[in-house]
Amino acid sequence: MELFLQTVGSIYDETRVKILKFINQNGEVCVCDIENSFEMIQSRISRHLKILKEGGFLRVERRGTWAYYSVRSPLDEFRLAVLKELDSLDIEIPKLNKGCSV
Amino acid sequence: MELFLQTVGSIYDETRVKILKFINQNGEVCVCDIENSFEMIQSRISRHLKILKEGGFLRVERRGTWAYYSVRSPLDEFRLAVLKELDSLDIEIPKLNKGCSV
DNA sequence: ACTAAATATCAAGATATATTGATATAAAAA
DNA sequence: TTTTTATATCAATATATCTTGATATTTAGT
Repeated sequence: MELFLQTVGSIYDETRVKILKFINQNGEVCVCDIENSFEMIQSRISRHLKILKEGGFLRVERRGTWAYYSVRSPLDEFRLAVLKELDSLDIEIPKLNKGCSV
Repeated sequence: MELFLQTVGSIYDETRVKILKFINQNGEVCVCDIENSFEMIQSRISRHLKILKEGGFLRVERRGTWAYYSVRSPLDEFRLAVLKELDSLDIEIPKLNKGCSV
């Protein structure tokens, strides 16, 4: 139950829905890319990414100073259904706008 | 987006998850049955049923003084996936305990 | 019309979650 | 070792949601 609620809670937020759809569409991105694409402050992005990761949707890989987030794989049936639903929704997500200075 | 969040929000609560699973297992039940099975006060049950209905999972049919809730049909793919996931979860739900005085 | 039963709604307080700005951590470069 | 860049975490405030108890509504029976 607790895990289910954590999963569901992770997608019960407009910002997170957009971020998840964004990453699902663009593939692996680093935090500053998201920060730049969404024009949100870094702490806010970081928090939401953590929640999506703990919700089982995302994984991180650190390379150097950067943290690269991508959709976890393989995904179970339920989370796949969520992504499929998100894909079908008419949600405006920003264009990928690379943001890191290197 | 708004509709999606409403759907997701409706299952982002332990009580509602249990009620939804309960109705999905037992079929059509009236409010007082739920009230009696869950041993919760009526206003609380009523509120959660409303949220699940507005989340697109349940429908009501009034017959006399009674309100009978059941899983809406047909359900779209996403909500079906939710029910399937709930079904697979090891969640304790109470036994059906008929509660109306008639 | 009056009463009773079933259900829905409302108001108030309690709890959880989101946002922001500040600070901490961690890795790379100078 | 100091500085810089990227990211994470924390504290405070704002906002949303849940629970309860009281009240309103609806229908049936007398």
